[in-house]
Amino acid sequence: MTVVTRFPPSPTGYLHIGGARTALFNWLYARRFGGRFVFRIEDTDRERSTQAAVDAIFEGMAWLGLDYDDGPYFQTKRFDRYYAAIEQLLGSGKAYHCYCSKERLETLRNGQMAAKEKPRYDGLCRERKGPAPIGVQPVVRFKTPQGGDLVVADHVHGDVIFSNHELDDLIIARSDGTPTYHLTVVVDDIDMGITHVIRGDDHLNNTPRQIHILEGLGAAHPEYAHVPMINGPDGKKLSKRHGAVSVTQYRDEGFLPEALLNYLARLGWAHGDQELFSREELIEKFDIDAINKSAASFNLEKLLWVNQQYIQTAPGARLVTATKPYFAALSLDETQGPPLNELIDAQRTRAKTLIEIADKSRMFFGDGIEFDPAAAQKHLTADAIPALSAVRDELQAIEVWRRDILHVAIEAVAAKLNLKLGQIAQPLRVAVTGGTASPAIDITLELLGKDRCLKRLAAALTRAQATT
RNA sequence: GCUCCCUUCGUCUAGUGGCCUAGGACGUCGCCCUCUCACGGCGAAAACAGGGGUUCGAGUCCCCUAGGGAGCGCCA
Repeated sequence: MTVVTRFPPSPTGYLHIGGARTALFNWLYARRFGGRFVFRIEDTDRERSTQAAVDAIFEGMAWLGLDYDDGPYFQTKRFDRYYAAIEQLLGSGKAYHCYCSKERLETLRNGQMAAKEKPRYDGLCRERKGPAPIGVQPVVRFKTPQGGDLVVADHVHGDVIFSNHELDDLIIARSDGTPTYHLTVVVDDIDMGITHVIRGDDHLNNTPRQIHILEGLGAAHPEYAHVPMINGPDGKKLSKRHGAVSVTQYRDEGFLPEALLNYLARLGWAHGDQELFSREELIEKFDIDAINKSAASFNLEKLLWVNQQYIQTAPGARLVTATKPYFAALSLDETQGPPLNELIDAQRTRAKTLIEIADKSRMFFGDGIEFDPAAAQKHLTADAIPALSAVRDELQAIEVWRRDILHVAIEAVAAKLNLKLGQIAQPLRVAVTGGTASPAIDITLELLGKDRCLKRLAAALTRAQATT
């Protein structure tokens, strides 16, 4: 049997972290078994669905590289199918028209709540005989079996038993005839040949009703895996107050999609002690039977670490392409600085995000220099003048501007002045970068280029002299 | 309120009755490396929600309690 999974977001907002993980799990499972991954947009709620949200979801999926084999389907384009299913259910006596007014339903509910009972439809119209009331547009309700239990065999939770009498006759078509959620999912899953429904466990309670409809339609039901929710860092439901919840926001903040995916995969799922997985490894090792039952809290610190790991190990070319936009965003013109691949290579061990790579590289661009006051006060002093000018003289004479040669030259100056390397390197670093933190000094000099180094050294010396 | 689900270090998790004096990772702290910042290496503190059972033996099985979550819409 070919595995067919799906991701059916409703376009009422951006693609968020939780949705992305469910999509990932479905995608992985389909990929693992060489099956199909179906993408479907559940846009039957015309009030809340927007084109902007549809676009945002596509954008997020594309950025994450979660490609689909089938779709995108839009439920709003499948109404004929839903009408047919409703007719089928009505025709076979598995559904009925209900003429109860919203007011009656409201009072019914209130009464039940007051009596500390579970609010549910009492089935008044289920047994209704005689002619239909005039002037009332009925809804269609599904006839839920009244006795017995229904067992959901879930890959994550095991067998979950529901008593049918806890369930009521739910509405599958509104009074304007349009289908409701439970009907549309079921019909779509049947039509699209879905074999595995992997979704958030907030749907676990909905599953028995959907299975009943599925059976009412004469279809076999898929397998289920209800995955736990992702909470905010405080263990509460993830929301905007926790910071970034939309996937594209992580892109904007300098995360690599493969890192986000890796992090998300490890929320609610593990493969022994392994933390880092390539996309291929994820596909090979992911299993719905290994998904955890309990909700996980989103932890930015760990995501940052995972991102850092990916930044450290990404192929050079990949990292350059991924980082370019962030340089541009800081108005750092790559033609006015060192070769990007070398610069990025020098910075990759000291950044947790792509933004940091660009941000920490500002000093490699442009001719001017700004000295950090504290750094200058500490290192660009009268005492540093002999070392700085000695280095300047040494550097001036260098023809081949290369890190190994520069390294030797600086060591030679240190030896000559009887100073430790640090006593030369640190003032020099402040002189050419303006600050106290940068890649190794020889690499920094090489990337900066001779011309820029000499100019900045001159500026630094001027400043040092001014303190005397 | 009713029904269902969940509960191992601060966080993500390993763990499927003896291999657990509970392992790994992030974070934290300390040490080492070191020209700065990082990377890296080594080490430390840190958890089986509580109570009853079952068993020779329970983090692992059962029950109860507590806490958390979800569902109960002419939303999805």
